[in-house]
Amino acid sequence: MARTVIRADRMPVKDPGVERALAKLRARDVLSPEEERVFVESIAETREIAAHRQIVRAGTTLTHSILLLDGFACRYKDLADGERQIQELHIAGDYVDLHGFLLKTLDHNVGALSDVRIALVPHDALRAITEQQPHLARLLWFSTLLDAAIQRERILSIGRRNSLARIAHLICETFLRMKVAGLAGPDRYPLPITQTDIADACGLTAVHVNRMLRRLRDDGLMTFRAGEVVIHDWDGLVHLAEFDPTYLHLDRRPR
Amino acid sequence: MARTVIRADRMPVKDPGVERALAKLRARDVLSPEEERVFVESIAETREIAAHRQIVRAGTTLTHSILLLDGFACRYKDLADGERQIQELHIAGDYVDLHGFLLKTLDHNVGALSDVRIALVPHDALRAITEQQPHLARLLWFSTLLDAAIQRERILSIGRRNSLARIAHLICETFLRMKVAGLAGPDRYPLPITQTDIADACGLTAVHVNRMLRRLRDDGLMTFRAGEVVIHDWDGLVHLAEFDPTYLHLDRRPR
DNA sequence: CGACTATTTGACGCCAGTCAACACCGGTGG
DNA sequence: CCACCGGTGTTGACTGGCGTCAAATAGTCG
Repeated sequence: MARTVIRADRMPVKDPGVERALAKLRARDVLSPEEERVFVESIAETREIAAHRQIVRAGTTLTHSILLLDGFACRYKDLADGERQIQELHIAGDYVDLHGFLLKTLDHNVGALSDVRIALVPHDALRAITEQQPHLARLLWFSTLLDAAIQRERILSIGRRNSLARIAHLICETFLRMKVAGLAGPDRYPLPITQTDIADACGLTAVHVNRMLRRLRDDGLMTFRAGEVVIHDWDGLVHLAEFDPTYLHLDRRPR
Repeated sequence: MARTVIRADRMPVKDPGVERALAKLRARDVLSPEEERVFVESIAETREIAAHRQIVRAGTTLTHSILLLDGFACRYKDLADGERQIQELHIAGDYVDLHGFLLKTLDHNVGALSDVRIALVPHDALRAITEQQPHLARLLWFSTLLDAAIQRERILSIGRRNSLARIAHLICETFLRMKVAGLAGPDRYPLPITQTDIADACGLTAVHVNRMLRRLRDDGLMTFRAGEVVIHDWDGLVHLAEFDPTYLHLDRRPR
C-alpha cells in the first residue's frame, strides 16, 4: 500500500470500521437507530494510508475530522532535537482528531503506525449534529473527554510510574480498548507497532523498552512479538501497573 | 478560611471570577449577550474552600460542575506508594470538572492548592445549553478540548523535556493563561503554591525542583519566591522550554 | 543476495532520586 | 517574651534507573 487511495462512494452501513466506532459509543450509552444513521451518514469518504505516513499535520486548517476504521495511529509531537513523544495511541474505531472540529487546527501531528483505513467526516456535518442531535452531540463530546481521560492517565504513568509499570499499563489499557472494539481475543491482540513506538509513547528509549519487555516476558506476565501481544498473567500485569480501568468509563448510562 | 461557606444567592453579573471565565471564552470566539446571560445564569451558587482541601473526589457521582472563580486548584491522582501526580493546574476562570457533566464521575481528584472560591453549575443547566444553545455548547466543549491540549503538552513535557525545561515550560504556560484571565502583570503573576506542588505537576521531586529553580534564578531567567513568579528573561525562558503557545489556541474565530 | 529496519545485548555515564541535616517562618501557647 | 512546632525551603553526599553508545543478530522486502 504505497500511496493514498480515495474512495468517493458513501460508506456501506455495515463497514466493520464504522461498526467498531459505534461499538465504542454503545458501550457508554444507548444510541437510537436514528442517531446511528446520522452517525454513519456523516461520513463523506474513506481513504487508505500507508504505515509511517502523516495523517494530519499540526497547524493546518481543517475542514474534516478523521475516524480511524482499521489499523493503528497516534497523536505525536516532536522536540527540536528530534525527540518524539506519542501523546495517544489510537486503535480502529477511534476518532483521531474529532477535537479538530472546534480547535480548527491541531496542536500535534497524527501519524499512521500501521497501514490504516480512515473515514473523513466534514465539520459541517458535525456542526449540524450539534444543532439537530443534541444527544448524539453529547456522545461525540464524550468521546473527546475519553481521549482526555486516557491522556491524563498517561501523564500519571510517565510522571510517576517506573518504566516497567509504564509499559505494563499501556499494554493493559490497549487490551481493554481493543476488547471494546471487538478486536481482541481472550488473552491476546494484534499490535503491529515497533518497540520504538512503545518507547515514544512511554517517554523511554527503545533500548530500555527492549530490556523491560524481556523482563515482562521472563516474569511470565506477557509477550510482545511479531506485532502481537499475548497476556500470560492478567492479574499480575494489573497489579504491577496499578491498572484501574475506571478512567476508561466503561459503563453504559444516559449522557 | 477554615471551613466551607455556602452562599445560596444567585451570582451578581459582574462577579470578577465569572468575568475571568467569560474572558477565557471571549479570547477564542465571539459570545452574544444572550449567550453570556445564559452562561452567568447557569451558576446555582458559590462556595469558598480552604487550601489543601479536596474539591471533588474521584469516583463520586456528580450532579454539578465546578467553575473556579478565585485561587488555584489542580486535578491529581495518587499511586499506592503515595506518589502524587498533578495532571493539570487550574487558575481562576477555569472549569475544573466540566468533563464531569458527561463522564458522570471523575477519574481523578480535584484539590485546592490555595484558598479558592468556586461556583456550582447544575448538570441540568449544562444539558439545557446543549439542547437550546448549540453555539454556547460548542464553546463549552471547546473549553474541555483546551484542557486536553494542555494535558497533551504536559505529556510531551514530562516524557521528553529535561527537568529544567519542564519547569520553565510550566511557568511560561501559566503566565499566558494568567494573562488571558487578566491576572498577570507585564512581567509577573501570583502563584501561591509550594515547590512540592510544582514537583508533582512536573513528575519530579521537590528537592530537584528546588535546585532547578535556583538555576533558573541564577541564570537570570525567572524567580519563584513567596508565591509569586517574576519573569526576568521571557525570550530566554521560551527558548529553554521550547515553548510554543499554539496549543493554547489563543485565536478568536467562529467555533 | 543485498539493503534496510528492527531487535537484542553489553559497557559505561549521567540526570534526577534518595537520604539527611539544617535554616526559615508564621503560628501557638506557656 | 520566648520555646516550640509543623510546613516549607535549601544544600550536600551518595545512589541508581534509565540513557547513550556501540556492535551483533534477526527479520523483511525487492
